[in-house]
Amino acid sequence: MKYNRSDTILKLIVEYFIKNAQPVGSHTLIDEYHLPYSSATIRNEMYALEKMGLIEKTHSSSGRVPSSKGYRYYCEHLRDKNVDENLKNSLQMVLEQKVQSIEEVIKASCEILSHMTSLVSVVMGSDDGERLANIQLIPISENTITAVFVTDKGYVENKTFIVPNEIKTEELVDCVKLLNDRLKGTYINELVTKIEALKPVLSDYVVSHDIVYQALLETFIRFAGDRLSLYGRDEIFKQPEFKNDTEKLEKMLKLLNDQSVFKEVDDELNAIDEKNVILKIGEVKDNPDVSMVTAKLKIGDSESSTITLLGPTRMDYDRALSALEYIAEELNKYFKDLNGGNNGGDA
Amino acid sequence: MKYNRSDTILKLIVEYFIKNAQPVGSHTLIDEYHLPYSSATIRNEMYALEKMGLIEKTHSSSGRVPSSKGYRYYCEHLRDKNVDENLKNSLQMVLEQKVQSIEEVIKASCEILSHMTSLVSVVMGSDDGERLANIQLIPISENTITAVFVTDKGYVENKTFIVPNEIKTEELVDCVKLLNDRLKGTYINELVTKIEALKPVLSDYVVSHDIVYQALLETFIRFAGDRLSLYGRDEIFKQPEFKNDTEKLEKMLKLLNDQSVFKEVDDELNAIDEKNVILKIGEVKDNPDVSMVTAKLKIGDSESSTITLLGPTRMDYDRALSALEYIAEELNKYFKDLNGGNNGGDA
DNA sequence: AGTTAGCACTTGAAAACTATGAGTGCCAAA
DNA sequence: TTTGGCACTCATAGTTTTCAAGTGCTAACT
Repeated sequence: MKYNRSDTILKLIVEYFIKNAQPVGSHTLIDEYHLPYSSATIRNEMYALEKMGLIEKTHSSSGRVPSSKGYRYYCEHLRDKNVDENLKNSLQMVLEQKVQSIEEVIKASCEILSHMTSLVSVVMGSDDGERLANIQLIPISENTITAVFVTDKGYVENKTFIVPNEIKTEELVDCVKLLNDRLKGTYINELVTKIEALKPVLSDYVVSHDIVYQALLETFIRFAGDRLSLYGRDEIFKQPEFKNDTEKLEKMLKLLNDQSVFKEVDDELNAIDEKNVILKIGEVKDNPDVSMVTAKLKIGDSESSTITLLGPTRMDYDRALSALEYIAEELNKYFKDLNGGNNGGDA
Repeated sequence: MKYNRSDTILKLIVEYFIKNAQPVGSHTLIDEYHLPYSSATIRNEMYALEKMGLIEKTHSSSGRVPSSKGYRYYCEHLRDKNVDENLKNSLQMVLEQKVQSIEEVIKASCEILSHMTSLVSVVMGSDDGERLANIQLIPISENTITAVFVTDKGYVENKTFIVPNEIKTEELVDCVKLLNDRLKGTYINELVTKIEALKPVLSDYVVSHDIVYQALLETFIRFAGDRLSLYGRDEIFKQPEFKNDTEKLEKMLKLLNDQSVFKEVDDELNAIDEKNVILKIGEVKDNPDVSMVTAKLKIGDSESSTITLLGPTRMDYDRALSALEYIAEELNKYFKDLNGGNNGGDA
């Protein structure tokens, strides 16, 4: 594709800076890309680009650096959009494997994604509208019981309790039956209320009803909210901006454990239906050094999962966007196919 | 307790350096602690301590810094061993709570530990001699099934599979029964062999036996080994040695995810029975900047769990050791009491 | 014999200074 | 509209200087 001179120069500035992490001067640009213009001409164009807010100077006589706006313009109009063949091949190899769990497919895909882009991948599964699907109480020794809770999105939470008295197996079976009958299908944010109402009934079924009640209460109060899985965390250490600045590194690492970051983007994605990818450039929680690219992930019935690439503001947006879009699309196709086109509805 | 002059000086050097992260000179020592000796005397003593390998110089005219040997001598002979009252109170508050899961007790304890010492806490549960206790297959939508595996140490692993055909509930019940009958009690490192032998039997019970077989195989091949839980990871960022040096920070962060580090210490603890605490001073995976303190944790039947404090070589060993020993002892007492003194054997 | 005052010497860290070179903006000529 | 030329700017790297905090050693002191 052919761009006008101004766009060409912006494209090259962005690409040079992404590659070298160094402000770009008029002369450097000509040397590097053998442009058929004089440095003065480039300087005039740069001046114009700066006035438009697409590039900036770090100090009065420095070369130029792309601004957030510049990066965004680059992503929307100038990037090449080619998907790495290695990425395609690697992903296909993963997806061709016969029977696999969702967890393994996601893990393998993210590892490819991180490796190919040198960015951290984060998958978030939200608990929006999530319901309890099953409760199991499993005796694992004479006086320990592991409780397992499964939601309708396949999320599993477990706690192990030490119970002073020996509990009879039959009693346990009754208890599990009761809990499943009464609690299956309950929205997880309503669990605490539901279990409180169940308190009197419990005592009819279970001798040590008080312990069971307390245990369930504790579990439901702290039932995990949104879930994050990180992959390729160590890629951060490869980025020069974090390698030389512990402050920035610390901020970045703390972002990776902050559920709200991903939750917010997820909400944004759900609000605007036609949008499949969201770009945050130097505006992640007021952190000017970090950018992220997020795509929707449709696994089974669950609509609000996301997959995100996170890295320095000077990330390779072309690579990141192309790779992410490709993988998200392929995964969504893969999970849809496995579902046999049968969408179980949202009931 | 009264120490001889040489020991007193070593003790003060260690404590000053731990507090200030600055090499200690003869003059500083006198100023800080109002010692009744001249600087020349101190210098003579320091010279002797250096010859014994307990302290070192960073360059020919610098003050002294404790060596690994010096820290070890300090830990074994000179430290005060007083346990912070706040720590005691906080822990008691946690343990007094009525019904709690093991996970919550450990989490709360480690958070106290980390907060009080400014170090990272790591709890490892080893899979030594671990057996499968229970398998559940839970349908969560028309064509997804979540498999839940519980071991006799209360460890839970889960995978969600998308199955193309609708599976009948009764078939699933049969399958779960078969799997539990045949696999319960199997050592987890023998699961793969066991499931291979089970292949022909499966086809008699389940229509889609191939899928079930593949799914189980995949799960058992990657059945998680040792388990790590981290608490207070952000405490690292407070330590000046890591705050100013990204190299060291990176190495440290990578150690935190390296199971083998904790596995090795666990083996060491199990080899020598009378030892309850192991000190690694600047010798964690050849990393001179990191030290760790590890104690045995006895939860239920499981003997080989450990709790570790990890931080810079210049950590406050007195605080760390006192806190760790106290918490480990209290937790072991707590779990033993809850068990009613009834040790369920190793069957 | 152990302790101390005194002194010459060493060194890293910080401050002050000095290039250097990659960059800009602007103007006048092509 | 483009370009060569030029004066000016500023961060970075390198050098030098200064300084404070140390040491080791020796001779005198208790």
